[in-house]
Amino acid sequence: MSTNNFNTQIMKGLIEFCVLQIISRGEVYTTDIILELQKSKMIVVEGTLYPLLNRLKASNYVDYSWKESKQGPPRKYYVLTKEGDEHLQDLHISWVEVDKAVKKIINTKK
Amino acid sequence: MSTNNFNTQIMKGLIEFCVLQIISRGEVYTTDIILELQKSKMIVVEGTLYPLLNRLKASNYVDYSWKESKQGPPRKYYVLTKEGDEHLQDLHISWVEVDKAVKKIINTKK
DNA sequence: TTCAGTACTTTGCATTACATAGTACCTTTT
DNA sequence: AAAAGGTACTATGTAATGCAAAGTACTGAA
Repeated sequence: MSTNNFNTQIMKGLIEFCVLQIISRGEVYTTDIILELQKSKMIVVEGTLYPLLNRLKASNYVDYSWKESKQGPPRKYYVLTKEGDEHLQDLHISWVEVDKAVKKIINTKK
Repeated sequence: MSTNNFNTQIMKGLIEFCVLQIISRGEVYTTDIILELQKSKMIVVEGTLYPLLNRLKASNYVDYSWKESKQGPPRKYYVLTKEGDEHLQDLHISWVEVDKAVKKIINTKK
């Protein structure tokens, strides 16, 4: 679907922003994040999120600690690092700018 | 730069939407589009736009006609097709949804 | 004729969302 | 205790696309 394709494309990078935002609220593990994104109708699957979290960890934007689970294997609970927080603030500014840019183009009349 | 990277990523797909929007206002050629995008601080270069326009043409979303130029070689002037217009409306709806989703995530408190 | 400017094309690379398959650990069931 | 099922994470491959860079082609001026 064309709409689907647009969503796929527009999500690129944006997912990173949203994930960092969610982690900034407090310790979460992958499934928490997916559920939280779904609340906002952003469909993200494991195959996307796990590699993303690994990239964020490699970039030093997040850190994690293993925690026991009552059901199933232990989980990686993620928190934002100081660098991650700074990065998130940069992303927020960028998002606002992009949002403004798009609105300007939409609202320009013929 | 991280901001730059975000912009690069966030632009994906969104550029298509903005370009179609600009073409919908009336006949333009590539340089017109680039200048128009720059007005909204969306930096897009030829290496991005020419292939994109070719894809849009292949998808039957735009059509073009050659026109003489007073300075330099002839130009391809683009117009939206009926299908392109329908596609643009779909993209617009998708954009509004994504915009809402992101705002919801941003505004959710800890 | 040569050179500079403009317009478009082509090729290749990097990034990343996603599908898919696989590994590992835990609890429950038999 | 062994098997089965569920959960969490990892690894691999593909497709899409923004962009850089090099190339082609046309026009007009020096």
